[in-house]
Amino acid sequence: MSTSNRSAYHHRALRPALIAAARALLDEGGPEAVGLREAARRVGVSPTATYRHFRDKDALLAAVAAEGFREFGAALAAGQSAADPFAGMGAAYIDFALAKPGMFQLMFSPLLAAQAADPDLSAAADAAFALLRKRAEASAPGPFGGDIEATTLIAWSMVHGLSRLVLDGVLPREAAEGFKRAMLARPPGAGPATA
Amino acid sequence: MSTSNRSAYHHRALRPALIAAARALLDEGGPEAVGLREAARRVGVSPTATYRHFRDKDALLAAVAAEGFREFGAALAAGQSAADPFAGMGAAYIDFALAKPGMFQLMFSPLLAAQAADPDLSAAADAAFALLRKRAEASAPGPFGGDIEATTLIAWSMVHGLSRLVLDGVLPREAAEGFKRAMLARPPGAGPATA
DNA sequence: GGCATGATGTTATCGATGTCAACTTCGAAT
DNA sequence: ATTCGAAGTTGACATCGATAACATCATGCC
Repeated sequence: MSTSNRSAYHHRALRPALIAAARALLDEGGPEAVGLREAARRVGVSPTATYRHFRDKDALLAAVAAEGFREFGAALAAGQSAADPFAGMGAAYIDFALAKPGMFQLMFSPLLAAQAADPDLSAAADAAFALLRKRAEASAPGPFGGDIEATTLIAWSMVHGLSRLVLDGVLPREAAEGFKRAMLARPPGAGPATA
Repeated sequence: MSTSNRSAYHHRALRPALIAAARALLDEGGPEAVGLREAARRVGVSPTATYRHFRDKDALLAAVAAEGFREFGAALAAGQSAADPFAGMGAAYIDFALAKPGMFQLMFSPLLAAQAADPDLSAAADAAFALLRKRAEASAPGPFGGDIEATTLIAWSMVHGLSRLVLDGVLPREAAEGFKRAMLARPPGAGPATA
């Protein structure tokens, strides 16, 4: 009971508790719904207590996003072990976005680009992105031509674009299924389905 | 001087003026920087005057976004008249996003999906999206296979994903140039660059 | 032409948010 | 045991979106 016998004044694990609370808000109502005061309220602490652990609201969001990027990387790595590693990773990308829409939106929020100074966040993000590039490397020349750079760019753009279009409500969720099927129908190295 | 000899009490053109002000804010600081009060302040009117013309803040944003979608449609149509209409439209898509980042982000904000009840907004958005589909139709079977649905989905996802990755600061702006070049190198109907 | 009436703006206010400054409490090292 | 810094608290401020009640003007009707 190291967490429960706290002295009611000193929480002793406020930082992770705030991150968890912020994350719950994120899951419930998207990035807009995350608030410093509300997170503090849920943890049972005064609003300003948060400033002992985070410089400001954005720093809290950055911590949440860093967690997200770590899970994202794990999901991508897992998807890679499918029969078709290239399509498997793409499907994992899309599945992650649809399964954790709030987190995905936060992770790719322009707000987070401004938070690039946070080493924890950039490390987690870079690690996840490195997986994408590595996969493109291993699969190049892929279905889009020989250049590794181009393969990464195009494949990444495709899965990312589809994810966002669905999340933003432009395309229906079914579109994701059709997309994943199309990916599987065109294994890396295969030409266009001319027949 | 029909606009300047207003009676200082009745503005007589508040609605378009507020839209213009909101748009200026959007260009300056992105969607987050748009505020009802600030827009009213710039127009020289009291904050609550806005509620005579917009149900709430989201309605104002929807009006701005509708304008954006009309310009977006015009840009896409113009791009279509390039030597390669398919790649031309794709380039126009990306160029619009990079030229008007705040507007683009607003247009594809999940906030706007919730505002789908606005007929002006949905009409403008649908018109722009119809252009994409029509182009895919005219170019199918394109570089990705015969299905029109799939061609639309894949091409749209590609240009949209790249645009967002650049806007969100994940990819450098130069990536857009390389991307557009790759599009041109693979005209519709062409197979993969196996050589 | 004078006047009622509705559209358009205003003032006052509310609840909520992020943030700062000053104060309090507690745990641990000397 | 005392002290000292870390962790939380109270109180306050500026700002925001939104509502209610009031003021002003422009216009159509007689």
